[in-house]
Amino acid sequence: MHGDELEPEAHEHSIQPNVQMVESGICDRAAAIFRALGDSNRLRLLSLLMSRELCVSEISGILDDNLSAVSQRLKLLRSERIVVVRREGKHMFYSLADGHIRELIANALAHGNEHD
Amino acid sequence: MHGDELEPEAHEHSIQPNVQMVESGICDRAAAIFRALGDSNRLRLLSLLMSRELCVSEISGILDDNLSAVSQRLKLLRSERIVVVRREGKHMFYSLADGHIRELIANALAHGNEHD
DNA sequence: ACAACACTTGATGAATCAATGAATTGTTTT
DNA sequence: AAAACAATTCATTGATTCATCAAGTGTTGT
Repeated sequence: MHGDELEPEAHEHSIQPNVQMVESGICDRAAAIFRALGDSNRLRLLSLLMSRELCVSEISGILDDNLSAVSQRLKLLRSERIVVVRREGKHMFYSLADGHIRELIANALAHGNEHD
Repeated sequence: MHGDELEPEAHEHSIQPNVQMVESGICDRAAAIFRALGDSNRLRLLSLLMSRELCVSEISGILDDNLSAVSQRLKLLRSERIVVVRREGKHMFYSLADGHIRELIANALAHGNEHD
């Protein structure tokens, strides 16, 4: 055998060719969004908001979960600007922040659906 | 003022109309993928694989990070079937598992790019 | 003003996650 | 077979995350 013809001088740990570096801040921001979406309870909650805006007690009722827990999840999602909130009297109505987020969730649910 | 005309009898915590429930298992799976993508180091790694397949030491070299750490991240990503691996001699070449994942990452990086 | 309702915040503890370095496995080269 | 190289696994430790429940804020109705 005559050595590795894989990628000429590809293992020098020098600057790699043909590899596009993504700016670090962008990865950080994108990862933060994924992290916020990466929890079953939060994602279940968000999947409800795919239908329409809902107030906290509605969500709590539908998911049959602690109202405080729901509120905390919403707070986290708000901090990542995944949901937005609107007050109407005593009620706080939450909805998905934008189409981008909506698409991301739809895409992931579709993927989770077809695979296994 | 004459009470809330928001949504007639919307706060009875009964079965909510107009809200589509997503199957629990699908949310779990989708959340697991998001969780795996929800880490800056892993996402940076994956952003490299957007360009082309790479072996562990290449990735470690480009990211200037501990080889063991890179290998562990890849193991996790493999366990979620986000990346696939192929052996070639001493080298293990990693690449993105499918177009769905690729799209998800591209989408998120685009979002992270335009916003703030 | 006071009670009731809708929600948020704070504090605590349990569980999960991730970085590190040492030891190990697998492959190729000599 | 031994040395060199590529990558993985293991164990430890520190950090982060999540649920729970009590206490607090803001709004409305009487």
